[in-house]
Amino acid sequence: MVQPDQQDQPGRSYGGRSKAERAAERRERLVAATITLLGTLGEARTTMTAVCAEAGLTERYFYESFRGRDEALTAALGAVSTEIADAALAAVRASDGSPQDRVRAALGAVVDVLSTTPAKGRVLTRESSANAALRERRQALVGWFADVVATQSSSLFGDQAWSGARAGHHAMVFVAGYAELVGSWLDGDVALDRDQVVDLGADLLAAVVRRPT
Amino acid sequence: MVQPDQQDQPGRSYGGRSKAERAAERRERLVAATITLLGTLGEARTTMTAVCAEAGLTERYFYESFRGRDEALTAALGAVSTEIADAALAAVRASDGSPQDRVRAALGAVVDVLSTTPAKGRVLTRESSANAALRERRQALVGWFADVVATQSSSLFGDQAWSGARAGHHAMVFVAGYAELVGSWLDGDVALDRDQVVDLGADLLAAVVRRPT
DNA sequence: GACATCTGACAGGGACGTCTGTCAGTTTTG
DNA sequence: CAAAACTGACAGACGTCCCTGTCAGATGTC
Repeated sequence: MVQPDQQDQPGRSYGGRSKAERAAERRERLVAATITLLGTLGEARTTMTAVCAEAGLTERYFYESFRGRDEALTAALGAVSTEIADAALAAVRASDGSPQDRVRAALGAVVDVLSTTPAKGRVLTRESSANAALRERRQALVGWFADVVATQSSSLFGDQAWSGARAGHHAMVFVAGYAELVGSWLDGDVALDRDQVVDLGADLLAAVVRRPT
Repeated sequence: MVQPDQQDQPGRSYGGRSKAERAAERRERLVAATITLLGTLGEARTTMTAVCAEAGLTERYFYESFRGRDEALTAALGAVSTEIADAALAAVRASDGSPQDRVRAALGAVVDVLSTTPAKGRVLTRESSANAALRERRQALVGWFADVVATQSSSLFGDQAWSGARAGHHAMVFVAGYAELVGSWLDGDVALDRDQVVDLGADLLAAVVRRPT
C-alpha cells in the first residue's frame, strides 16, 4: 500500500547499467527493429507486437519509450533522416574540391547509406508516407532538407545561386524529386550505377538551384 | 433448385437502365465517394463501410465493382490521374503560343483541377502513397507521367531538349518534386499565388529537361 | 539471506473492419 | 397477376491489433 517516494530516484543499476542507460538501450533496439520491419515488411505489417518481437522485448517496454505505434514509426523515420543528414554534411566538410565535387560528395554519402542499408532506403523513400503520422513528419523533413540544401547551395555556389524563399521552393522540388528517383533506383527500376545516380543528382541540383545565366 | 441458364443474359432493365448501365453508374458513385473520403478523411478512415455510406449504396454493390478496399482506392487514384492528364494534354493542344506558354497552359490546367477540387489534390499529392496498393499504383503513375512530360517536352522544345532514358529520369524528378510542391501549396504552406506556382513549375521544367547550353 | 526491483512470457478484454448471409419490399417481365 | 430479378437494411462471424494486467523467475540492495 505504501508507495515509497521514488519520483526522482535514479533507480538502481541492473546488469551493470543504470536505469536510464537500460531504458535508452531498449529504446534504441526498438527504433532499430522498427526501421528493419518498416523497411522490409512495410508499414502495415510493422505492428507493435512485431516490433517487440524483432527487438526481443515485450510490449511493456514499448510503452516505456513510445506512447503508441505512430511514435515508434516517426522515431524510426527521424533516426534515418538525421543519419543521412549528418552523413551528407560530414561529407561536404571533408571534401575540398570544386562546388560540384562537394555536392557529389554529399549526395554520394546519402546514396551510400541508403543503398548499403536497403531498409533505411525504403523507410526514407517509400514508407515515409505510409501513415498519417509518418506523412506529417515527412512533410516537415522535406521542408527541413530543402532549407539545408538551399543554404548549402548558396554557400557553395555563391553568387550563382539564389537565396530566399524561391530557392527554398526549388530546393523542395529537388529534394522530393530526387528522393523519388533514388527510391526507384533502389528498387532496381532505374538502370544506372551508383556514380550515375550521384552525378544525375548533382547536375539536377545545379540546374534547379542556380540562377539562369 | 433449377438455375436458369443466364450466363450471357444481359439482365433486364430497371429504372429505365440496363444492367450494365446501372452497374457502371454505381461504380462511378463508389469511385467518387472514395475520392471524397480519401481526400478529406484520409486513407485510414476511408473504410469500405464509409465509402458505401457516402455513395448511398450497400456493401453488396461494393463487391460488384471491386474485389476489396484496395481496388477502390487505386481506382480513385487512377480516376484523378487520368483526369488531370487529359486536362493537361487538352490545354497543350488548345494553346498556340510559345513552348513556355504551352507548358504553362498544361501546368495551369493541372493546378486548376487540383485546387478547385481539393479532395482530388489531396488524393494525388498526399494520400497517393498512404497504402501499399496505392504506392504501387503511384509509382507506375509517376513513371507514366514522366514519360508524357519527356515526350511532350521533346516535341515542344525540339533540339533544346533531351530525349531517351536520361530525359525520363529528369522528368521523373520534376514530376515527383512538383507534386510535392503543389501539395504543400494546396495545404497553404507555400506563400505563392496560382500563377506563381504555374510559372515556378514551367521554369523548373525548362531547367530540368533542357540540354545545358 | 530477505526483500524490493526488474524482467520476460503470456492471457484476454475491447475496438474496429472485412466480408457473408438473410429477409422484406420494389420493379420488371411474361 | 404471378414469378423472377433487383434493391436496401442489417445482423453477425471472423480476424487482427492495441493495450492492460498477472505471474514466475532473475538480479539487484541492505
